[in-house]
Amino acid sequence: MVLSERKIRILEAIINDYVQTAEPIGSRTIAKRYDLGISSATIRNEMSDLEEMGLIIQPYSSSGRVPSDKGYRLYVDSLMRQRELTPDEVAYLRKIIAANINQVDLLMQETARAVAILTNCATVVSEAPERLSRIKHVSLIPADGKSFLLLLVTDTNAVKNQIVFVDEALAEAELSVLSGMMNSILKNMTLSDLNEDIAKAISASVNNSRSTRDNSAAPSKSGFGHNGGSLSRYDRVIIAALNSIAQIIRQEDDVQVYTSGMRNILNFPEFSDVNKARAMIQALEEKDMLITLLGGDNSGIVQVVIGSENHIELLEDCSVIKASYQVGNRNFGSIGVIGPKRMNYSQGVSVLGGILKHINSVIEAICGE
Amino acid sequence: MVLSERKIRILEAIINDYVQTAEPIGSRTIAKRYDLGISSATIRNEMSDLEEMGLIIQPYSSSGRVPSDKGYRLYVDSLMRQRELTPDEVAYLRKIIAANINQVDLLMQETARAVAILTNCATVVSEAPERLSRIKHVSLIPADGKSFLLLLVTDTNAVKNQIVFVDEALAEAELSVLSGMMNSILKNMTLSDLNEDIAKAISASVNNSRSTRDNSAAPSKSGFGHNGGSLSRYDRVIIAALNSIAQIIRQEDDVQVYTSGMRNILNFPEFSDVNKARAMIQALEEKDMLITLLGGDNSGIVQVVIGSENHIELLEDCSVIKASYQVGNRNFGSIGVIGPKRMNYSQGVSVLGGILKHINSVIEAICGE
DNA sequence: GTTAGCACTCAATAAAAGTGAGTGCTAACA
DNA sequence: TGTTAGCACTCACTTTTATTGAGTGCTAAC
Repeated sequence: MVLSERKIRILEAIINDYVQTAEPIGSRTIAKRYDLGISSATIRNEMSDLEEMGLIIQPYSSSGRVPSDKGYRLYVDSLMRQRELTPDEVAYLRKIIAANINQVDLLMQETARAVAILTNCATVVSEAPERLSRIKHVSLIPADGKSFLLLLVTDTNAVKNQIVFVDEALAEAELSVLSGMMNSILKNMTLSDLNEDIAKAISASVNNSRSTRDNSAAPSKSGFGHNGGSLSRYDRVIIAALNSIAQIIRQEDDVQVYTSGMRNILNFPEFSDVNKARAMIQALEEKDMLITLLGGDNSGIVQVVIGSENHIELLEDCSVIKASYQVGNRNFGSIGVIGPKRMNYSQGVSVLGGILKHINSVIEAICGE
Repeated sequence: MVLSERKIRILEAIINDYVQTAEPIGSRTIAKRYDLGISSATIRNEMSDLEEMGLIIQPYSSSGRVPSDKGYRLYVDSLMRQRELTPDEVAYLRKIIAANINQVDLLMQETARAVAILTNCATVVSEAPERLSRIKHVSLIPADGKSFLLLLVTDTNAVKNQIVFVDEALAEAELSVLSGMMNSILKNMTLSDLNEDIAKAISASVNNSRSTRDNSAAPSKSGFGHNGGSLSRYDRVIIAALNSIAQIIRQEDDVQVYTSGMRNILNFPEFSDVNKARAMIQALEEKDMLITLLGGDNSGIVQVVIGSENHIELLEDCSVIKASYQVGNRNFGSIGVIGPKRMNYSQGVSVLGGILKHINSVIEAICGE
């Protein structure tokens, strides 16, 4: 059966109205509300065809029609008009971005919050798992007692810290020197390369380079030169630090996920059933699920996932609009807008597209890439 | 009217049953379920008295009774039995704490999650606003272009970072020296003392101390000694850095708040009305509100706030059990269990008390205080 | 002071009736 | 052949009415 222009118009009308009212749309409503120049009876015939094609669904006999997943898909792929952001929206987004320009984490959280407000949906942001890609800086900072604080800064300016316990107390000066050594060696390394073999190799290389670096690093500080057993001591510290770094990597849970606008979900009548609402809230609280949801193909464009296209049962009645904060070929994280299948796709796509456009320029400015 | 032993027993029975069933409790139910040795008619008379005293309420004429806020208060303050944690609960909590021993942030988040699971309520943790109390370490780390990363470590090992933009590019060695200078001066300072006047004083003191420190700090590093215009350049960097630190303080929003177990809320029949549920979710998403909620008297003991005792309208039907992660007289943050007024206070108090006991020892171990 | 008995209240549930938006089908029309 | 008016039918939703039952307050007797 051929999808005539008229059928498309009718499908569009159904989706438009359904997005607004959440009620099944009947032929008479369309005849009245849209000036298609045909009677309700004709529309009825066309609707019958659209249903046969699987684009709309009748929830029960003699009810109006509701778009099917396939119908939404057709709409999103071919029918949906590109919506421009309103000046208000642009101004609002720019304000949020400008206010959080120096902190990527906060930037992502706050933009997600802004998107939730603009779209009236829930939003989720996740840091990309590959976020800790290169070591920019390592610091060992004295803590009280037999421990120090390991600081790890990545090239995206993400900061991770961990307490490392050692056998003996270390003086600040000692740690300072060790910091310098580790810093120059680990700099620009890819964290995921730091497997055990390489850790050993580094430890060895540190030992070798010690003699050549000794004279340049704080030669006159106390407690360093005259400590005979210091060699293996430092080795132990270095190994402990490297282990901690490795541990940070292994902690894949380390990917932070932030959620905003959950309350919006409860405004949609499709979630006025508490069980539905609970399923949704539960899904939004499960980190792993959200990471799966936001993952997948991250080609940097805005994607729409409709209904059961995402393979998460709890979210089969939801659609997701997602995109990744991408600069060059680096993935900083992902953002997703989650709402009922009836959500305003056009607005969601344009808001997400708009925010990425602005944010990309901001991230580029920060990282100078 | 005197609150006889028998009245207390009846009140207790009502609260017990109501906590379990969420249904108003009638005299006949109590007579049957509790062996008080009196008939339902007598219980009815006593209940009438209890209502007169404001301890219980009749939702509508001829319905059973429900505890009032005052009734809960009496129960919590005087009647409630101290419940010991079960071995399972202790083991579970210990596991969570042990797994997150090195990161205070994560520790708080994960224990909150654990508490949510154990109590079937929502939980909230907030870092204490006074968390950034003393500077332990400041680092200026090179970033790309005309910017550097300001790293701030506090004595609780919290790490804050911010990009600072400056006029000219700075070499790593220069920043390293500046780091050292700032480090020794700012060390142990209270951030809240860092108002503008003091910032200026510090800047001056840095300028003064430059000449006396020159010989001890990396004397042979390149690009430092022979740079004639360096004085005011560094001053500008220092001022920028101090401004950034001040900015971090001003950002009171910087207090992170994490929420867990929202889904549990929807299991309570009192929230099966979507409007109630929405109010709750909304409250749980509003950072400021949660901070207010967890704030107040933080004397380190477990506190119970019943119904409208918290002055947040959205949460007037909820109770909160809260406590702060306190070590010595330092406040690391707060944790709160939020549920319906009908929540299991006894369990909540014991779980929170238990977790604080274990966590306190852990935090003490980390900070050596 | 305690209790059995009784009339009364009122939410909650169930059954019945009515409403209305919507359909499919048929026959007439351009 | 496509379009339309007309009509009978469907079915969720709303309203109405009746029924049930847990619970109360009051009174009189123990």
